[in-house]
Amino acid sequence: MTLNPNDPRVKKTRRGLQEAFVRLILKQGYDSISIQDIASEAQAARVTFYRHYRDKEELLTDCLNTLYEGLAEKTQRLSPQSLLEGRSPLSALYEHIEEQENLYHILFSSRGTQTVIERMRHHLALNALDALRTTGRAPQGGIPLDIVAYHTASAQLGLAMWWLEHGKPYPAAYMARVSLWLTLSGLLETMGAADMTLPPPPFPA
Amino acid sequence: MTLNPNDPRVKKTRRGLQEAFVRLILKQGYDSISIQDIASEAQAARVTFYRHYRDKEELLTDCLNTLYEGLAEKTQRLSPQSLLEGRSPLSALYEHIEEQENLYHILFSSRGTQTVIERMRHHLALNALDALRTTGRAPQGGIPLDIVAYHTASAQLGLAMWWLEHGKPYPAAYMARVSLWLTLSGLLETMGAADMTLPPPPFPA
DNA sequence: TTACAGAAATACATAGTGTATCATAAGCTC
DNA sequence: GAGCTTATGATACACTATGTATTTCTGTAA
Repeated sequence: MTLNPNDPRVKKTRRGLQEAFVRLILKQGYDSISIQDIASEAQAARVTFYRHYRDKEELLTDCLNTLYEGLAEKTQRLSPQSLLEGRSPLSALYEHIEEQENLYHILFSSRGTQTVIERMRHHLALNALDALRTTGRAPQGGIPLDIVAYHTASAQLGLAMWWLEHGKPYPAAYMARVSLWLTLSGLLETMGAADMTLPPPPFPA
Repeated sequence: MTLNPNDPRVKKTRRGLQEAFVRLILKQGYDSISIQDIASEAQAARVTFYRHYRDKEELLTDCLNTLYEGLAEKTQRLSPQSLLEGRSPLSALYEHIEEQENLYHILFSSRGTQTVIERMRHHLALNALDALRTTGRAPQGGIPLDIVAYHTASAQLGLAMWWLEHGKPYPAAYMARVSLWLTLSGLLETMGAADMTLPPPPFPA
């Protein structure tokens, strides 16, 4: 028997399980959580869990997929106007991390399924490739573009992870601009376009 | 009763458990492994496992700590001579990944304890800070040095992870040199020292 | 060789997993 | 609103894994 995802009872149960799961992970860590724990926290029967998810891993994936879709949507909504105002896919990333801080803590911990992080990195790498192409040049020394793209994406994602895990020592908006600037200044050099210069972002008050 | 780590029987048992564990992780993944599985694979009694480790996690940490110490040692052995020959801490990293490929696959998967990855990133960040200081300049726009260091370290570590997880599409030595070059060219720009130029590494035959 | 420390064998209490069955209640259709 | 459908709750059960205790066996070192 397969459940109807549009049934309000199903939606309610799933939402309850997901939210309970996140609460428990933050409280006691992933590994020590049992299915019973999740069901109790969600005030549902243990059997109900198995109607919806095969195991804990599947529930986690469901949570993180939802998270990723939120980010993707936020990124998509960037208008040409907002780009001119200094916003970028990195702004969307940092804002989203602040909005969904709890989930990102989980995602960035060793418990976050690698697939979701991988998707984010890939997404950032594609953005980097775009930026590379707009320079209209080939990289110095024939360095393969995939290397440059993943070098860049790793720097961006890793910096965001570092920022969150170290208690957000700088404002999100500043981080987004610095990350972009560090990236672009490196890329311009890499692409033999050091003649184009960018002003570094001002340090916030 | 606490075990004597120098007793040859203890060493043999621990080595057996660690090696069995690695084999099993590569064969069936981390989560589905039971203590019994490990003990059987190591041809030991299940009770014996509990004499040495509290749980799977502790055994994994033991394996990965050993791995990290191997890397640290390899990095330390870099002589000024080898640095002049174009080797760097990044060369040590890429070589070590090739030598211990199986373990690194585990470490870089979502199962690798974040603490070990964190230590590697921190290690690379310290190296980056060194490089920043040798320029004798302050970063443009007053960008905080910790941001620059972690941006750099993330790029280096993330690129190495990408490389391994994508089937090592380029030689390790080339990756080490490209990673260093991408890093330095970005840093020189960041530090307002774009007048110093570095030749990009030649693409390998 | 003897004394000791670690490993093996066995047993057991406990907890978690995954499934089946049936009763109840929420939501949709007419 | 009556009746049908479908999800949930409650209970039970078989099975697997965990963690510890106890006793016996074996490798190591004085």
